[in-house]
Amino acid sequence: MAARMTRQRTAVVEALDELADFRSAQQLHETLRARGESVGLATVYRALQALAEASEVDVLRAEDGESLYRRCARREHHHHLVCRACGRTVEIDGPTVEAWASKVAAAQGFDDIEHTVELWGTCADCRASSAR
Amino acid sequence: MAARMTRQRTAVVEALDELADFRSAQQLHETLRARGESVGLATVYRALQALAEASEVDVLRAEDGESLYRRCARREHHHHLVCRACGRTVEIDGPTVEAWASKVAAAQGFDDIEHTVELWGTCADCRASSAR
DNA sequence: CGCTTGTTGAGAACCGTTGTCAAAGATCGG
DNA sequence: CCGATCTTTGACAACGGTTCTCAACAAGCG
Ligand SMILES: [Mn+2]
Ligand SMILES: [Mn+2]
Ligand SMILES: [Zn+2]
Ligand SMILES: [Zn+2]
Repeated sequence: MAARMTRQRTAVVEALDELADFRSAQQLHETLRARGESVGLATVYRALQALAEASEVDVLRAEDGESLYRRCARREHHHHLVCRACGRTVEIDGPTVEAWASKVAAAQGFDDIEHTVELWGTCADCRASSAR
Repeated sequence: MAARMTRQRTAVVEALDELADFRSAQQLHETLRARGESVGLATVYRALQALAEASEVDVLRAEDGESLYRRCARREHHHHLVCRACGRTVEIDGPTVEAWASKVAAAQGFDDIEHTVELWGTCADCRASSAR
């Protein structure tokens, strides 16, 4: 039952630590391969799964359904502003929305309230390089 | 170029009108087949796509990535409070969040801003029948 | 070291969704 | 009505991200 420390798991965590953006499992797999730290794709998926389970990484769904992973600086509840084009991410604090969400849900008689709040856009850099 | 009125499209819209919960394309396809109003699965997908494109239906991603569709009463932009036990859905207006979202994203230099805001909870009925 | 048992990875399987393309049918001018 | 036009349909194949399979491999332990 004990989780074993392997070269592969270490590599995945280290790669995530160096990346600032949300990345897909496949992108991460390619990144690892590119730096010679080759890890099987299935293993990358399993490592990310485990990390997400342990709340060590945040997961969100791209518009096309692909899962994107990121090791955020903040461990507490927060949200994200993500660039659709390059994945650049800004962690967002939303006290306004937090209050709004629980208030609205309670007003409808709902309990155990959870919310999904994600912002998508095109970052300044990507806008500049595409507008040409 | 003109959109043609067909038996299939009518059937999909009518089925959606009678359903109160978010449903997947496959569920809808099965529902249609069950009532003898048989429509090809690809056609159901295309009809839902077109309806979503025209903002006639709302689309929601389930936890497992499957797309769920619903013909909401309100045609304008809004959000949802969904009971995770029974699927009961309440349409939510969020002027507070709308303002917050665009403000936050703009402050970070992002463009073409979109947002995902969904609330999940347990409705009063479901809480009553499970609390004991 | 040897053993035990969790881990790996190449490839197959899975599954929701989209593409293909010949047949069907909606629309319309005549 | 009729036929020409051109969109739509649907069975099936293809696609793409993710999960499964299972024999080979390697942590961790005494
Ligand atoms: Mn929040
Ligand atoms: Mn909104
Ligand atoms: Zn960008
Ligand atoms: Zn309920």
